[in-house]
Amino acid sequence: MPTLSLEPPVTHVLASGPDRLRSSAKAEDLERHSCVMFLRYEWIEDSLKEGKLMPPDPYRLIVHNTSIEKSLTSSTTTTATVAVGCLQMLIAPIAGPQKLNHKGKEESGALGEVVSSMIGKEGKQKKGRGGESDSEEERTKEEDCRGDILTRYLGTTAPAAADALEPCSTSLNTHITRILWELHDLYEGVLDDGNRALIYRKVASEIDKLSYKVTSASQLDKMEGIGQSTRVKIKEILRTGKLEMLEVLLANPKVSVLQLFMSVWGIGPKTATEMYNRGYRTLEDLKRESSLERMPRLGLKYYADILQRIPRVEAVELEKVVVGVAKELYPGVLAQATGSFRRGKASCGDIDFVISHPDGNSHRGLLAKLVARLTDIQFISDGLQDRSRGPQAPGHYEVDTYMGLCKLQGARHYRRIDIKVYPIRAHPFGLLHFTGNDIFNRRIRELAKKKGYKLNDHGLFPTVGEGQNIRSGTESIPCATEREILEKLGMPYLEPHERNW
DNA sequence: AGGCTGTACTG
DNA sequence: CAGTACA
DNA sequence: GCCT
Repeated sequence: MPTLSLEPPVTHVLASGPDRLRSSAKAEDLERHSCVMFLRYEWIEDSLKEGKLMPPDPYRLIVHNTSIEKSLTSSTTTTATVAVGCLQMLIAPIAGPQKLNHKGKEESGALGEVVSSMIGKEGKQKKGRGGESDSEEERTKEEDCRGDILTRYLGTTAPAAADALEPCSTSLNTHITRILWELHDLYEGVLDDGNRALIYRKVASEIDKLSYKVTSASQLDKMEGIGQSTRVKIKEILRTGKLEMLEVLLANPKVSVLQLFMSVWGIGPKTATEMYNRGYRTLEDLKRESSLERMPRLGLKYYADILQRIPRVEAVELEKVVVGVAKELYPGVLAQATGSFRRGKASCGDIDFVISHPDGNSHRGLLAKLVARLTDIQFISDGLQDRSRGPQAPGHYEVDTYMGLCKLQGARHYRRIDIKVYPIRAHPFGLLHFTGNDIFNRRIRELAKKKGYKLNDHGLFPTVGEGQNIRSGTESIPCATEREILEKLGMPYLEPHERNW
């Protein structure tokens, strides 16, 4: 992998978020011992805007895991003073957008994103789910597609250089995991196989955690979740430093286009492929397509903003606005930001709110009023859901959802915001669900299933009946807190920051 | 061979 | 229903 | 692609 020199004349390393730096003992040392500062990219934006170098402390990225919030809000530290006369951005080689997508919604924040946005390329941000196959014709079976792609592209054309961006990882094994993470991204995206993506995610993250450098595949023998196929790939990586299959995939221009399209909010593998087949190749092309629905339209309209991560300091302000307005309208309301924000991340892809009211009644119609008020004060700009039919009361759950865009007064970027309103009995379940992360959720749901329950964001439902008639009861086991839910599952309580699985 | 978490909204 | 999204 |  490309090694990044942090020697002079490099003085500043800019990133959109610290998550890639977060296993950060080593990064902290780096900052202490070399004359390099790790800063949020807003530092340079502000510096350019002001025409002078801004003080670095409010923009610092190096934080201690145990005191993320404190570190980020503190502006009084005066640690390293560096030579700032020569502003040298650290720009790693970028071969194309597909090289930048090492980031999930919240695992992200690597340099690539920033660098790409600053040099005017289209950075990539992964979205939830996968991609369509890269095959020329549509197939009816996904299996066929994948098999086809893999055999068709394996060892055919010459690969392009695959210098992935992994500059600030503290992992000793990025020579391996860089490639596994790319496979994860591809399977979650273009290759449209979330289950396989999950395998690569798990293996990559396990290997990244190792405290030694892997030089032989046999060192991974006792690691769970590595099977024949992955082992063979790792051997090839160790032998040649690359993976032919990946090189070939990444060299395919269609892959890049599909990934670009899927980086738009509301465009998944099917739509991306459809647009590709219609001959579109750029985002500008897409804007001309009239058939696109509301979500991708807004995704395109706010494309650049949505790609930007939300620094924690800003998320704090966003939370103040929503919680403040909610309390103003409904005294006693329970309202808080959840998602990666609640898990203590130093930057978030979007901001999620879970709201309820202890009086057991006020949740009805709350969301409509709240959204109306937030729109009035010009906080909410666009709704990604059609609320014209008024608040829905889906089934007997009475959960109400809003997804949209918002902006702080005077802020630089529009931000993705989700608001969910629950009846009070479901509130702890909603909180648990929307705090995540997704892996954690899947694990506890799996556990619930094994114990004869179904867990979702409305409740914990005993499974009743047998054989063909197996189904879930309609009455949830009551739980007043997240702790109670986990206890019912036989799990110890985990603080939100301990749910970053 | 079949599971892999579970749900809501849109058109 | 298929597609996309949310954690 | 791994696990059962």
